[in-house]
Amino acid sequence: MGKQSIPDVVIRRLPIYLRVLENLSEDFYGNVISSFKLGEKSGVSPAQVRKDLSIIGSFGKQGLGYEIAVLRDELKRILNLDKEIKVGIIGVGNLGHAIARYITQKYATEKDFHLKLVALFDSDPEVLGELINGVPIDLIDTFHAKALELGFRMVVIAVPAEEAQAVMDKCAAAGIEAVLNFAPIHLKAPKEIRVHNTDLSIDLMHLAYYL
Amino acid sequence: MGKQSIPDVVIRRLPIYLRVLENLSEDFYGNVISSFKLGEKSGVSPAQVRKDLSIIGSFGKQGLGYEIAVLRDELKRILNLDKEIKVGIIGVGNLGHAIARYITQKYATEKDFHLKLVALFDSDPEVLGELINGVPIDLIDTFHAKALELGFRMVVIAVPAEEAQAVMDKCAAAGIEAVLNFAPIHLKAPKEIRVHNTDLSIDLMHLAYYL
DNA sequence: TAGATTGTTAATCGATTAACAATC
DNA sequence: TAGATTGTTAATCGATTAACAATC
Repeated sequence: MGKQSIPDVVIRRLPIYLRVLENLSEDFYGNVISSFKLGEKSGVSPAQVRKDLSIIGSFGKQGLGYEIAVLRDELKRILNLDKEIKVGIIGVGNLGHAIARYITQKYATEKDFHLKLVALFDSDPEVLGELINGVPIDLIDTFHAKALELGFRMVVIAVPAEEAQAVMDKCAAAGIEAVLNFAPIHLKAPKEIRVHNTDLSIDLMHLAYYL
Repeated sequence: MGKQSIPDVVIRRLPIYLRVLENLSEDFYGNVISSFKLGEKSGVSPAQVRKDLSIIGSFGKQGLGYEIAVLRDELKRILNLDKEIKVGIIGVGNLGHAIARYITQKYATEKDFHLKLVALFDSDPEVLGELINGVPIDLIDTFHAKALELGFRMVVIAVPAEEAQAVMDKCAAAGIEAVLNFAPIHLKAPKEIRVHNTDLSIDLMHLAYYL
């Protein structure tokens, strides 16, 4: 039950399994999928799939596999995706813009996508009030008030490296619980906040090694 | 010397160390940095830093730390970033656009950023010839020829999931060696190609668990 | 010299894989 | 029933951490 009972490496694979299940055509043979098939479509070994699913406690059927609908609902429940999740984005440059459009488009077109963009923030007064797919850009100064008002607990940081720590501090003060950081810097955060990082430059440099 | 002598988990941290070193102000005390300081700024333990750096064979100085300039050059050399790396992007939607601008801007403003965007591809004839920061969009049909002509070996895939496998197959046929895949699907690729995946939805769903 | 910090070895910890009894 | 596939345990593999002698 406690968060620490499921290792993070396992949690990280659950959305991948979920993605595969949601992309399965409705008329998938028998509405059941084996660890072999699920693993193949996920890029994970069958043993790994079974181990992961046994850790979260789902039940497959010996000789058959996992019921797709059951497994999908179970994965959603564990990942908190059975309810709507509100998200704010801080920083509306190239990347912030693209992320904003990505999330709103997905929300509009996929009925099972439960992440909803509810707020955008930038430090530039020039863009204040501008709409991205219907969501207005607010000044970063209003962040704390807006976070409480709208009730979002997840934030995407897409500001330049120099501003990122100050933004993270605002998030901490406003009680944000989860942050996806695109700024190319390691951010200090109170341990109550879960921070994941993603950095295009680092991904590219990492790949460059294999050329 | 062989690629397999350095574990991938270590390789993945090297760009992070490099990023820290490049952000260090010129007048950093004594031009030397300890594993403690480097670890703190990288989000990695000092022991891990020393282990990683000893694996790649860099030499620090006991009692002092690592010479910043020496370590930086060494990291660049190992990551192949001592020479220019040409990159192509396939798929110029929201995300592809943002990535294209990100790479070209960084290339233009940071003298030490050696990744150069040389080609853009899309399947939509409407956008053919359009320029993004000076780089023209080509039709995907010309991919093979352009890859050979321009000589890029690294590709970013930013097309919809449905088209991604076909695009990967084209990459394989054209001798591409490294792929950063943003499409939300697991791609099959010959083992000669190194594929890394990054998926915004999956990152967000992963984080949602911690709400 | 005294203090600091590396490089490395050994210990610990955790994740993946293999194997197979249980059972649908 | 026979064939298939799960769930789980044990074995293996790999990564991180701790500790400290070497030495700048």
